[in-house]
Amino acid sequence: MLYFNKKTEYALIAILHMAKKPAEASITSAREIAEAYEVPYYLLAKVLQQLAGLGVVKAVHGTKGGYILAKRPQDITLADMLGVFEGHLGVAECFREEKITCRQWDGCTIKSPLYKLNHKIQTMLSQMTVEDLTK
Amino acid sequence: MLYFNKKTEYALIAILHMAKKPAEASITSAREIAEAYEVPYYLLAKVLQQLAGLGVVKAVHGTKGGYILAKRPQDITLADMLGVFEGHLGVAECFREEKITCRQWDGCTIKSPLYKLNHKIQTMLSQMTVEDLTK
DNA sequence: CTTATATTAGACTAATATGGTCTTATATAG
DNA sequence: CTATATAAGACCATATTAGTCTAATATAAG
Repeated sequence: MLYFNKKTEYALIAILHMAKKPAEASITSAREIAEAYEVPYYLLAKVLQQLAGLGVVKAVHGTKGGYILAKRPQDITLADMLGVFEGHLGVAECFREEKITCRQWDGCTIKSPLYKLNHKIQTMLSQMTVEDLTK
Repeated sequence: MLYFNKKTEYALIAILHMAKKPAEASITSAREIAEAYEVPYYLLAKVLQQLAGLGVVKAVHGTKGGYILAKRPQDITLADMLGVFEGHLGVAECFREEKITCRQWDGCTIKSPLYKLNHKIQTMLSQMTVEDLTK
């Protein structure tokens, strides 16, 4: 629990890599990143596709193609990233899923107090940006 | 990610249940809790065993046996609970495991910034007690 | 002493999530 | 036309999590 999965990590690594490049060399292929950090290529490709879908990077098709950062690092929050790669956030199922299957729901005594903790963590994650990670 | 597993939830439910009882009725069997909250009995039994091992509850063997809270709710932190039921805490493998197998370790760019986030979450969890959950 | 009922400890299975791979299709620079 | 890039989705291996069961031990009470 309380850990980022590999996709999230690879996404952060990729974005940081792109953010560091000078503007004139800004196009970056999945292969370049995969080799630089020993990230499994196919998996990274998936991650970048998802980032493209989110509008965080822009894809450039074809030979010499790759990706370009489409948002400024200070506009990408950790909460955004986690929201894509980890599914809905929330310390318990009842804060994540629309349809609740939890057998404890009715008489649950921890739902409400944990909601506060959950909110605190959420706030922390939505205030932390990729730019913060570079400092 | 960022969610408590079922064992942790069941542990919190169990402790809260015991904390609410008047002192003279303080002994509580695993079965009583399992039935009150529809928690799978065998799994809850395991959880209570672990709590006993941690010294949070004291086991009373035999007929009419059960468990008694051995620590005050204000002395049991969420970090304690998570430490038992979720293994080592940490948003990334490199904050959890002794032996690092991560391929990115050497050139990793996210290790250090995530360490700070990790520390913040840890602090939050070690400051929140079971007593806080009852309020 | 016997019995009923409780915890203890461990093996075990089932279900789910995660990490990783591969294939086919499409786009485009040269 | 060809080489090389992303796009999309199927697919598999493994690890983790949730849940179950059995045998052993402890003990209150008849």
